Amino acid sequence: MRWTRYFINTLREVPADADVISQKLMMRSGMIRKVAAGIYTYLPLGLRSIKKMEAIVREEMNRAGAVELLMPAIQPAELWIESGRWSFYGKELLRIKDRHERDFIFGPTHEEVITETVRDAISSYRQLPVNLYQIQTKFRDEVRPRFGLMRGREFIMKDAYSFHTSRESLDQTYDVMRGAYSRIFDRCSLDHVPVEADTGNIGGSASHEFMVLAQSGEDAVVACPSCHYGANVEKATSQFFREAQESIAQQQLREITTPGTQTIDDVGRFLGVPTSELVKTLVFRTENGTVMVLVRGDRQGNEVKIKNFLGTQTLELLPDSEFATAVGGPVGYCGPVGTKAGRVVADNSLKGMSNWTVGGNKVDTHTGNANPGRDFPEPEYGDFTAAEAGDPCVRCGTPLEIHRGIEVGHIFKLGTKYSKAMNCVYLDESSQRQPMIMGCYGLGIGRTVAAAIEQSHDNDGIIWPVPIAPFEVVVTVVGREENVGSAAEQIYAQLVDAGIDVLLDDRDERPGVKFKDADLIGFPFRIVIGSKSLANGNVEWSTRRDREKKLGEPAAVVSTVIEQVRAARSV
RNA sequence: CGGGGCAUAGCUCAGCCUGGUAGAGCGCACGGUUCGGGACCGUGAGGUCGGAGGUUCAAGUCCUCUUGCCCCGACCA
Repeated sequence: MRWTRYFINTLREVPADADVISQKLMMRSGMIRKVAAGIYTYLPLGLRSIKKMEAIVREEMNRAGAVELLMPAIQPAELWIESGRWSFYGKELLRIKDRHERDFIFGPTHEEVITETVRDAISSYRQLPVNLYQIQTKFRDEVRPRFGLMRGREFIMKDAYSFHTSRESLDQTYDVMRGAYSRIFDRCSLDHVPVEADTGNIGGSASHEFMVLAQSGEDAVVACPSCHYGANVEKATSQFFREAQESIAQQQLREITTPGTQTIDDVGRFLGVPTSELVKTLVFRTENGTVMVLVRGDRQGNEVKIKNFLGTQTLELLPDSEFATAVGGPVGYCGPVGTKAGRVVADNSLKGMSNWTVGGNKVDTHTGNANPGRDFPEPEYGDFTAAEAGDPCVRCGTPLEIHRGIEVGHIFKLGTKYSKAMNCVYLDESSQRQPMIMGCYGLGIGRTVAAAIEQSHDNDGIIWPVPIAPFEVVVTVVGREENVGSAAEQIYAQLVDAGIDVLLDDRDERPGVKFKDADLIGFPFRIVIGSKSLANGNVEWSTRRDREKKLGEPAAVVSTVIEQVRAARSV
């Protein structure tokens, strides 16, 4: 491809609404263009990377035994009513009506359609398992789209769904898919880590997220440097609390006046004790009433863990205005002693601790030496706090690390949630109807490409991993002399013949402009044909990563570059 | 959904407080000088100032409403 006949518009200035590096670089290099909030055009350059990413995913899915199909982007409401998610999914689900006023949705995911498809096609255990995937444009009406392709509303996703007659069969496919995911991200040279994750609204028994480690990641992941335990902080458990705490003699309950101490830090400062020796009270509203959650003062409550423990559909912090009636204590001074809250639970870190300092359910008052079982009913204990860096690993005790990560893939063991709701059954060996056991496997195509940029760039632009670079090589013409042009054409033709994705920069531009553009777009290899070196029979080549210029005869440079591109394709 | 901000040329922005001829840089076109890391000089094209209504002799500027976009938070396969 020749630059002058291609469609590239690079920007010298950073578009005002770009907020992460990958988005800035993709917009500046002319890969994407924003059309509306969270909605982008993939320009030719961007589309090439997307297509390469898709090709890698296809190869690995096929290798893993998955079979490709393509489901509609628009789905009828009936399917979602049947699964129960029509009323449950909320505003993120883009609902639309056709000319007959019939309800449809723009699919954010395809469990319903695939379940219906398999339900109709498969009736016997002999036909299972199956594993079907598609690469489809999806739409989720995110409240706040941002970060370009990393969190768009319209986005391209690979999603796969597997159907089984047994847990063992599901486990097997799950492991194969997990391996396929690792291969995919390895092939893109992405520094990634699979972590245990919460299953969220999708439901199911087990789940892993594939996180690409990057500063700008929206998720925090906990990783153990020695035993490879990894988990989303929403899921991660640690054992930070003191084990077998020595039991200290229970002392007499007392009221402490603590004026103007609404936060736990205030209380600690006022009393002159570390916050780890205080008890923090969080109050939530759920569909089953008010719940009081007690955690150690220096710890953050984790709503996902709390919600999972309580088994409720909704969980939100109680509005200040409802404290008086629902809890019986003012904001900032709530505590378990004599509370009106229906249910009180406490974090494991408080188990065995005596003489708690808690809110006194009265303005400017705390209660000291409160003891569960004596001064208030013994609470239920559970894991309600987020793991923190330095906490001992739950498996091996090594201090945990916390990293930022971009969720590029998420796989679930769904179980029978959808097959039961939608009557997706088969007949087993004894002619019994059984719900199929399902797994589902998502992978964000655009997000993965963006993640690659987040992880691999410098001040001048993108540094593409070869497998997803829009072009592998740029041939830069420097100088107008006849022989320079013809030498470049020759080299270009040789690379094309060798099946290399090469762009010939044949623009009538100054060298500086061409070099800046090449760095910005991030071609992994660059060959420069300039009049000076050509006079000595040489051309120059370099990689984007180190930009070290090397001279050589044209034929030798061409064969070296071809060799290196081929080697880099199959990392 | 709460709080805040922005909307003027293809892009980045000034002008608004204090109403009176629509601006700059980049990009683009043309001419010239340049030509190995985003050159320089000259000329030029390009704008319903997001939209609607109002105040006024006069509105990019003041007021009201509205739409879009961005940020913080909450939310989130």
